[in-house]
Amino acid sequence: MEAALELFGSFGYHATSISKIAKKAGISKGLMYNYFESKEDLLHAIVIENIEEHEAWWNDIIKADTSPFEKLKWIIEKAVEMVRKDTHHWQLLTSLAFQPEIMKGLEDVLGQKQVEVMGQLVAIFTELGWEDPMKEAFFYGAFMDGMFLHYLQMIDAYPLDDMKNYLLKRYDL
Amino acid sequence: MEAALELFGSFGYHATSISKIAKKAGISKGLMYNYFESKEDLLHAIVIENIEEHEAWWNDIIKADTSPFEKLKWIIEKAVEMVRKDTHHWQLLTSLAFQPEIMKGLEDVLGQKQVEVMGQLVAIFTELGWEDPMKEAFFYGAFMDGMFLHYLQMIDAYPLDDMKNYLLKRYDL
Amino acid sequence: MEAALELFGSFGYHATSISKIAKKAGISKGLMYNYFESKEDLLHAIVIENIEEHEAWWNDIIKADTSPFEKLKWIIEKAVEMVRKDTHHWQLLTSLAFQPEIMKGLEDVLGQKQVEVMGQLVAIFTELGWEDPMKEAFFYGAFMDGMFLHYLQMIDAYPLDDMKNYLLKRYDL
Amino acid sequence: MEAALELFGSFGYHATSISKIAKKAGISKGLMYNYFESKEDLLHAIVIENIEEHEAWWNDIIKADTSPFEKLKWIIEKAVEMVRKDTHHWQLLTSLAFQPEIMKGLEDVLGQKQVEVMGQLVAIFTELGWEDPMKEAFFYGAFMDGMFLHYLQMIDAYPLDDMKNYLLKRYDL
DNA sequence: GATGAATGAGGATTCATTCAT
DNA sequence: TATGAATGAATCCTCATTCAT
Repeated sequence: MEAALELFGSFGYHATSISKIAKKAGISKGLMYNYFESKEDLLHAIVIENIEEHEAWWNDIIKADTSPFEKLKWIIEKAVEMVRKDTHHWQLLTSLAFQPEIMKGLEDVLGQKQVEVMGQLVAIFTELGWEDPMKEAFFYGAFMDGMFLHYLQMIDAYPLDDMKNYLLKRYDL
Repeated sequence: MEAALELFGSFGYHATSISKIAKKAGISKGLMYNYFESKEDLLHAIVIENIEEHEAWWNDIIKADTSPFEKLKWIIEKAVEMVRKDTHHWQLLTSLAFQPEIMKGLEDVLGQKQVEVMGQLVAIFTELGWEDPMKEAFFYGAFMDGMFLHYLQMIDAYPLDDMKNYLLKRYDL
Repeated sequence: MEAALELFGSFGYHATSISKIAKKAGISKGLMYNYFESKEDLLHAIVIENIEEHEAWWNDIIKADTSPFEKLKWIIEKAVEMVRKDTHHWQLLTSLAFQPEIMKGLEDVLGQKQVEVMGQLVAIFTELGWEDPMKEAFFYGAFMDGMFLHYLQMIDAYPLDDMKNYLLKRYDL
Repeated sequence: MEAALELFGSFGYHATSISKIAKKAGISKGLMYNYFESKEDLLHAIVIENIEEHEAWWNDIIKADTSPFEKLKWIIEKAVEMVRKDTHHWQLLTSLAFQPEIMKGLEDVLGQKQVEVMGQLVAIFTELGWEDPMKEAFFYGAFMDGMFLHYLQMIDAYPLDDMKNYLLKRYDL
């Protein structure tokens, strides 16, 4: 899964062959099929694992007994930390964004997760006193993903911390 | 090129075969090779054509004899109009963002263009009196691309005009 | 189709690879897929072609304006002639007899054909005055197929004409 | 062997994998190789076991101290009983009839057995006073195998007892 | 005796590309 | 300019078989 994620992220799902994954993982081609039913199944496993990982810290924050200010700050810091760590995963998800056929079977999970997160963001912005919390949530999401998109393409050339600080300042954090 | 763009955008470069493109375009597979050296060449032609198209209106605006306020407003309006029209093109570019091998040979053109645009944006924000115009250009870029990314995934469900208005308000336009 | 029939008949459907078929046919592996959607599709095409060929002469006889004696004699002579000529086809059908998954999609056609033929045989035996024409049709079918089965396994060592004559004598032909 | 016979009979030798056999037998894939050298060896063991089983009752009958009438009746009754019981075995043998490579190494045993049985049948028909006992043996064999072939394909829809009675009547049994 | 992880050859299928017409 | 038959490399996947435990 590690090898596959790296290759999927760097070259895309379709451009990565099972052969290359196996070689990188140091196993035989056939062995992959002892653990995953298909290439698609491997992809799904990777995506799900990562979703769960993110869900974990997200829920920790949401359920934490702190102010919405604290929560939002925490979320932003953590998200930036994560994108720095899970580079390949974000690249993979982005390049897959417009290929629903490949994600078939995950759409439901992903969609539901998205709705959930959005709701929790709206709740936070409501608590923070924003006039139109829904719109602010959309703004937050757009900026966050755009920032990540650019970071993933430029990496060290991107002023990620500056951008993060912009957000923190916006919310007086 | 039209047929290819639509398919590349909807299903991705690798998942789209020359056969399907030819069928959609109503020509034979062989004929494509009279006009394009390869599948990759076709992709490059599509990308370049679109870049030039965008360069055209962008330059028109930049060179126009108006205030930076007017220019920025114009750029934002036009960009939003374009993403609405050229859906497939943006989808294609996004899904290709992390597949450098396919874009080999275009990287230079794209990179140079990006630098140019960035410089012109910085100039505008400087004229507008922003304290850190570079940072603002990055912010603008991140929000714009993030907004487009979400719009392309949700289309009608996305409050694109609200987001656009957010930007306009930010710059007092 | 010719090459495939010969190999399918001699070695069985599963033991015959597309590679071997292509080599025998003197074409590339890929070309087969210009004409048939899959290996299974190729098999079906072969089976259907043969069914239609047999249906042709069978219907000619059934509709002919002759006595039931003449018809039955004709059928027996023709069937024996056919098994001698279409050796591989009969081998193929026999080896596939117990693998319904492979024949999926043909079962209906084959089943219906079988019912039809059976009905026409019963009609003939009725006209010939047999007490239990249904039972006689079953007898006829069993003997015919058993005879063919043995012929296909022993070929020249099998007294096919003797067996045919046995049948002709049974019906006073 | 039991599990393998069932699967081989139902789906064919090639379409049945060692994995499926092991799962059905409730053992590991590896364990099979402690008892059989290969998949082919397993098949051979199954076929040989069954041949020996049939040889047993066949020899009992042949050596029995009764009239040829009694013997033939006994043989017919027993054979019909066997096909009803050993459905999978007959299906397997039939589907393998035209795949000599798989049966390599068994051809001799099977061929010899066939010659032996044929000789004993001829002896019986000679004793029964048939003019051409050889031809009658071929007739008997063809009808018997054809009848079984049809029975195995139609099972309950086939009038097996009627067909058996036909034979019994033919020999005044 | 028993397991199942691991292998790798081989199979069906796809597809960019070529080329005779 | 246009076709589409033909190719063959590459892809995903299966499976008999081995072997350390």
